[in-house]
Amino acid sequence: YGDSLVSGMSGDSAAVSKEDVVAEFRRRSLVEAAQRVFGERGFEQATMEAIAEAAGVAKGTVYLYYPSKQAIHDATFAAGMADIERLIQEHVERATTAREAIEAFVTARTEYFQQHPDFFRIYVAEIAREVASGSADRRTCHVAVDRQTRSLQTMIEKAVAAGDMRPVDPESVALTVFDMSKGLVGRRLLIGSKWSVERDAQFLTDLIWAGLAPTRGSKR
Amino acid sequence: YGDSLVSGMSGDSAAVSKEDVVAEFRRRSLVEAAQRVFGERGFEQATMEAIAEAAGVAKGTVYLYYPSKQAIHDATFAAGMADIERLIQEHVERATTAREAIEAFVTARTEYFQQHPDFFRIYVAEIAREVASGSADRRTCHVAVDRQTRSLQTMIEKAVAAGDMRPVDPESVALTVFDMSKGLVGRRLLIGSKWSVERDAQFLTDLIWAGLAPTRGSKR
Amino acid sequence: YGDSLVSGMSGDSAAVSKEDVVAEFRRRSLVEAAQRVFGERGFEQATMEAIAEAAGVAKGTVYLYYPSKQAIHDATFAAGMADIERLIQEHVERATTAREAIEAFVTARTEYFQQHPDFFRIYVAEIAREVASGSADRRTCHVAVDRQTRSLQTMIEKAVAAGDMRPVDPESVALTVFDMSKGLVGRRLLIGSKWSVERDAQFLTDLIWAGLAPTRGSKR
Amino acid sequence: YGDSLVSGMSGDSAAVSKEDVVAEFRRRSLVEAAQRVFGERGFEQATMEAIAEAAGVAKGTVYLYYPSKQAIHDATFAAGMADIERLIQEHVERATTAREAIEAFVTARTEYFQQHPDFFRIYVAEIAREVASGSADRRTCHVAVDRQTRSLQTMIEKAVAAGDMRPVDPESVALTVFDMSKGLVGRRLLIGSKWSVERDAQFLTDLIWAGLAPTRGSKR
DNA sequence: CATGAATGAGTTTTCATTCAT
DNA sequence: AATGAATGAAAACTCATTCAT
Repeated sequence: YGDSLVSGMSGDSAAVSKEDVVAEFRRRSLVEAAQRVFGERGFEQATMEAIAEAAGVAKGTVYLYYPSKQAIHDATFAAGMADIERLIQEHVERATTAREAIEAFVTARTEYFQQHPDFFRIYVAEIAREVASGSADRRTCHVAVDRQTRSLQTMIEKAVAAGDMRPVDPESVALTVFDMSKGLVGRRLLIGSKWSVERDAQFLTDLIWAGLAPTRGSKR
Repeated sequence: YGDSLVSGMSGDSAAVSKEDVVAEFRRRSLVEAAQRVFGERGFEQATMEAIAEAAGVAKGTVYLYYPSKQAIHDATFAAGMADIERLIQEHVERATTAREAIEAFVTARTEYFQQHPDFFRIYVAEIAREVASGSADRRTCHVAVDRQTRSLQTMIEKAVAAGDMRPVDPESVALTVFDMSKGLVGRRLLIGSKWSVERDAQFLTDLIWAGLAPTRGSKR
Repeated sequence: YGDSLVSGMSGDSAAVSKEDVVAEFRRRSLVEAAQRVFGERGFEQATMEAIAEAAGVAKGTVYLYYPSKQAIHDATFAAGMADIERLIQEHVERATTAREAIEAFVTARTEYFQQHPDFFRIYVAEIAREVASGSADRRTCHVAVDRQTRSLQTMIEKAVAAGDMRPVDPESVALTVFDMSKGLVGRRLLIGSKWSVERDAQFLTDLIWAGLAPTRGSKR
Repeated sequence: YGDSLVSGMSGDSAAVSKEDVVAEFRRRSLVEAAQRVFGERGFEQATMEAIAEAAGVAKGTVYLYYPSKQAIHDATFAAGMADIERLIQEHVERATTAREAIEAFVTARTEYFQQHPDFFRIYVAEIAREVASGSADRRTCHVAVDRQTRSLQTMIEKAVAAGDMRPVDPESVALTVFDMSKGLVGRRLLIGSKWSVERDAQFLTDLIWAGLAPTRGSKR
């Protein structure tokens, strides 16, 4: 009935001490604070002082949990990425058709970013930074993109094989949908939109699906 | 009189003195140098020293032409934006059908960015920065995007009106194509691609066009 | 009466409670740990954290026994000084002639330092520090040097009086022997030596003694 | 008749521009200021701020001439070492007998240190630091000591060969004289002395010479 | 007593900007 | 106009010291 709630006495092994809980709480607070600050000011303009203040602790405390500004930025970025990957995964796996998968993918990304604009800014800035550093961890980026698009790509592959979709390159499609959803959110944050998020997302889904639908009569 | 290109009388007004020419040359050199430096290091990591050196002048000289680091960055950004706007304009206006317009738009943006990766980095970083600053010059961004998509949007409007295209929202389509081309270049710079630029651009055009083509028999 | 070593009544005064023993043990551990850490890193680079870890206690614990970093450093320095003073005292007092006294003095200092290089480093650094602080506790230093050289000086005085030695200034001689032994160890630690410690110490003794021996025939 | 004074017009080559002069002046001022500050507070307690202030410039200016605190410290140390090496060289080379050489050596070192107590403090602290760092540039130290004692050692070798001195190990003697002179100054700075520098230096010379003089009748 | 998380003063270093030459 | 030496504000990071548990 919820292990953490029953407990009784805290056994020595596998126990989650109060220190661990406090430490975990701190790390979470710090990442949240960092997300706000990095989101608002960008990596360079963000100061450890500001992050500390946003988290309600002193400057030195941040260093007890993250060894450097870069480290807390990385943690913040990684946390958001993990979140969105999980969300996409869940949404897309629930889909039964390719159209549903695309819709789920677009919706998941769009809404997550829309609801976490700070993380979106961090995300975009990190992309910009990595684009700039010619020698970037291409591997890291590739993997990150791959993790997000894999499930979608798989659905598209199946749809193409089943003839439910024109014979397109699944990877290109998945990546394009990936780009479009990012572009949509960016544009909405930057210059706004006359439509609601849902409507904009729906537009993308419709457009892409219309472009992918099997040529009439091509199936069978 | 000598240097003056505009001729007529060497009056104060329309005359182009040697000083003006030198000044113009300096400004151009500086912006080109700045584009390289900002492109390679990003705004914060770029130093005035590096820009001056890249332009072959002393640090103080930069300040004779641009009052601040931000100013030369803005000029660099503006110069690139003007370039790409002109290019898009030219390409799209040459098109006679909506499909050609889309193709021209995608090709123009993709190739320009591909050929000017330094500017692309500046562009992306600037977007990131503006997304971050809640109080951004929404106006500026809106106008910039608008200038690029206007011609395309007009073509689409006509196509829709003529029934050469499904009855979609022309603005949404134009903006989506806009997003896709940026996304494509970004992705290519970040994680590469197994296809050539031309092929990737063609893919986008095909996909979007397939999604926009009029429902068979809908025309007339 | 249990832990009490001094016995008598377990009154407040002369009694040694278990707490006292533990406290004494802690203080000793801490000073030993501090000697290692200060010796290896120097005062400024040494951290309370490192000292605590070396002593096997938590950082805060150090403050239960010593009120500040300076305090534990002083205690460490004082402990080493007391050690070497006692050692010199013992050696020199055992000597019956001035030559033996010099030999004992040189040997005692040289070997103690050689066997406690960490303390030697602390010693040298402390000298450097005190030389630097113009307002230093001249008194403290004077006393420390004095305590070490007193017995030697006394022996030399007697020797001079007895005509077993040239009529030199005993204090100058004692201080010079003092300097030489420090210099020898420092040089050995810094750049090594082609001889053994014993041989190097013997060389000093011989040299100084040769310089002090009474003019032949001067006695009586 | 003093090239730098005649000059006339400043030719292009080999010319010493005004900038060079100013730069050289700055470097000298900075090293002098640094010598004072490092001498008074030691390396760690010295701040760049204090050095800058002592040199009458702003903090950033120091970095135009020396890239780091360590760098200016090294320069300061090296400058002093070069000075004293030159001085010793000059004094000792002027000597014609071993006794004169020893006297010159002791006097040169003693007086230089006595007149430059700040450098002496830096010197001692540097020794302390290098003794502490087990992995120190033994080579550097060895070379530094060697450069100072070489000329003296050579004189002693000759004296021994000529029978003007007991058959002692010249290196050990030279190093011992080296240690003694340092010890003397250190002691004087630390606890003072009842004699004048000259008298103390003379005492050392006499003592060491007495210890080295050839055994009566040993020559021939 | 012992602990170690939290604090924040203090230091080095960078670099946009100024200004005398 | 051009220069580049000088400036000093700002920021990351360290660590002695405190104090609630």
